[in-house]
Amino acid sequence: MLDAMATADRILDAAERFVQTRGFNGFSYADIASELDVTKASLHYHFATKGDLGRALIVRYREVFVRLLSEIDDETKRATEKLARYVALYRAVLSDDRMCLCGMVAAEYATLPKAMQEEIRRFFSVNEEWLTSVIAGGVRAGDLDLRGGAALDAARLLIGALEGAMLVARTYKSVDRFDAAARRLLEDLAPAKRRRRAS
Amino acid sequence: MLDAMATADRILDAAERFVQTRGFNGFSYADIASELDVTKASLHYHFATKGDLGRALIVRYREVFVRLLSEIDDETKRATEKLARYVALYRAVLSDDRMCLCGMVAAEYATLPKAMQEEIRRFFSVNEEWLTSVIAGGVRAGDLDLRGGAALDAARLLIGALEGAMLVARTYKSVDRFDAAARRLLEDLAPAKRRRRAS
DNA sequence: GTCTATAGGTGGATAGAC
DNA sequence: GTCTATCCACCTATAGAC
Repeated sequence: MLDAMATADRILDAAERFVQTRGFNGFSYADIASELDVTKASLHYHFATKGDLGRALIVRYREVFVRLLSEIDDETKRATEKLARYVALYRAVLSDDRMCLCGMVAAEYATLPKAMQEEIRRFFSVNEEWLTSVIAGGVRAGDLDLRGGAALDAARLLIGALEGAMLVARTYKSVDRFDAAARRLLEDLAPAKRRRRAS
Repeated sequence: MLDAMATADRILDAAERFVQTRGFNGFSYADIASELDVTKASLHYHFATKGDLGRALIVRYREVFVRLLSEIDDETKRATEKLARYVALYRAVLSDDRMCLCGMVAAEYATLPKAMQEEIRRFFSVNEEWLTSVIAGGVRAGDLDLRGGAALDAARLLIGALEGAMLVARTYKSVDRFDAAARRLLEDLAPAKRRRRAS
């Protein structure tokens, strides 16, 4: 049972990397089997269908992400710090030559089973809610300025822009491109008093 | 010869829609053959390999895009108008339930032949150059304000953010989400004097 | 839980008739 | 240019031994 958990996790780890680099339609059970030195049949014991595996991947990815957002909440107070930490989560993924798992499968959305589609939306919704709350708090504290816009819209822009920045930056193998985009995004949320350049 | 051209274009049209909705790894020659009521062998006469087809798709998409950018240059003068028209190009694609072709294949980048990868980057580079020029012009004319940032960085953010906004909006079947993101992006480029809300 | 073996289907691609 | 027919590699998935 303990071993079963461990094996399932090793499968998820390998599959996750494949999805984040090649897409859900860009790898096969054979690819995972080859990497883990097990047979395809063995994988089917843990995840009966590829759709089951895909769903498990997204659920786990979201749960880990939620935990990281909690850590940010525990360890930081100012909205500007929280946002910087949030951006750093994306950056770490890109630095590992990966795309966000959910951004990747969002591209393949139309080809995926409904169970996967629902989990993908849940990932974005969870991010949206957290960011909206952080941004609204930052505005109240005077650390952020929405200039008339809604916190929800700012949150949605941030998610989409970070996903898109990763998407394009990956084709240039350039984390710098991501960094430049993230810097501008955060600066655009800074209050007007006196804008400072992020290092 | 004229018929050959027409057939090749019909193939490209069908394939383009498949790539923009399902991804390059999400459709097959059989899908196109079925839609056009021809055989797979016939498709291979026009595009020997799927990689050839993919490359032709990206090249055509970019050429059409460049032509549209020229039209914008011909028909508008102010940078704000040009940017609004630019955003409208993306919006039209999303309204047709499609993802940007190059944003889609950017996700699958690692699985694609080099010839396709090069053309994808060229698409982004062309967009970057045009946008950088438009933004720099807008700043000189006082229609835009970069608040200390570089026009190139603003251009890159805009491309990535629009691609990402499409990517996420598609999973919610919501053009509104794209519109809200685009509005914020354009507002963030507006001069500080007095910010007005885009309708 | 993992294996061998295989089913049943689809992938891209080719040969050769018309 | 389009067809029929076919190749072979690969896909997801299952049956049944160990």
